[in-house]
Amino acid sequence: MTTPPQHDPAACIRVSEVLGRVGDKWSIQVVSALGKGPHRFNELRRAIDGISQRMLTLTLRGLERDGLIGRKVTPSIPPRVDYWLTDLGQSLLVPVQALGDWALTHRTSVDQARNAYDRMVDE
Amino acid sequence: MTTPPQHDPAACIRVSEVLGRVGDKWSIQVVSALGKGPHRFNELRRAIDGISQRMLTLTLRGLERDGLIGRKVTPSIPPRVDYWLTDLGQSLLVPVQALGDWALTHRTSVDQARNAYDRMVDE
DNA sequence: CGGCATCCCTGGGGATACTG
DNA sequence: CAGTATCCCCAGGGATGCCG
Repeated sequence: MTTPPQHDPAACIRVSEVLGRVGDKWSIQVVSALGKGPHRFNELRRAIDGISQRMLTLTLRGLERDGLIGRKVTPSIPPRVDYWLTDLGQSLLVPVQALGDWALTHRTSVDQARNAYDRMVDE
Repeated sequence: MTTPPQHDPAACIRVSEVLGRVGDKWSIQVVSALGKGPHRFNELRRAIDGISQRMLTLTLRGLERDGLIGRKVTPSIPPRVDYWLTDLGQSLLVPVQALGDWALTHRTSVDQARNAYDRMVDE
C-alpha cells in the first residue's frame, strides 16, 4: 500500500467543489477532447459520443466561465467558433489523467468485486 | 505548461466510468473520511456534513459492491457496523487527493475567471 | 444503532424546433 | 454552423416513519 493520505475536511470540501464542477456527465470528456488541441463546435459534437447540442453548449459555457477553456468567434458565413484549453484547463488534465489511469489499472478488480458481490446477494 | 496529455478515446471512456462511480455527490467524501481509518455508521454520518441516512447507506453499499470498502457487522445490542477502506479503496485515494490538490491550488484562479465572466455578461 | 420502505419534489438532461 | 428556446421525463436524493 502507498501512504494513506490523511483526512482533511477542508481538502474534502475542495474535492467536492471540483467534482461538482468537472464531475458532471460531460465536462471531463470535453476537456479531454480539447487536450488534443483546439476544436470547432461540431468537431467536439462528433468527437464526444452521445452528447446533445444543448449539453455541449451548456458544458462549454460552464468551462469557459471557470476559465478552463477559451472561445473565439469568427463571424464569417457560415459562422465559426473555436474552443481550446487554457493553461488552467491543461493543468486540470493532469489529475484527470491520473484518475483515468486508476480506472484503467483497477477496472478488472472493480468488476470482479462487483460480480462477487452480486453473486453473494444471489439475484 | 506541462506536457499536454493526448486524447485517448478509450481512456476517456474509462474516466467517465470512474466518475460515474465516484463522481456522485457523496462517494468521494465517504472514501476520504474512511482514509483516516475505520468508522462506524453514525461516525461517518457525523463526519460528513449534510449527508442523509439514506444516501450514506446507498453510498456505502455502492462502494462495498465495487470493492472499495469493507463492512463488518457485529450483532451486539445495540448492533455495531464498521466500515474501512480496502487496499483498492486506498489506491483510489491517491488520484482523488491529486484532484483535491488541484482544487486547492487553482481555486482562486477559477473564482477570478468566474467573477470576470459574470461581470462581462453584465448581470 | 443501523438500517429499509415510502413519499415526493427538484433539476439534469434528452428531443425537437426555430434563428442569425 | 452554432447556437437559443421549449417541452418533457425520470433518476437523484431529501424527509419521514417503521423494524431487528
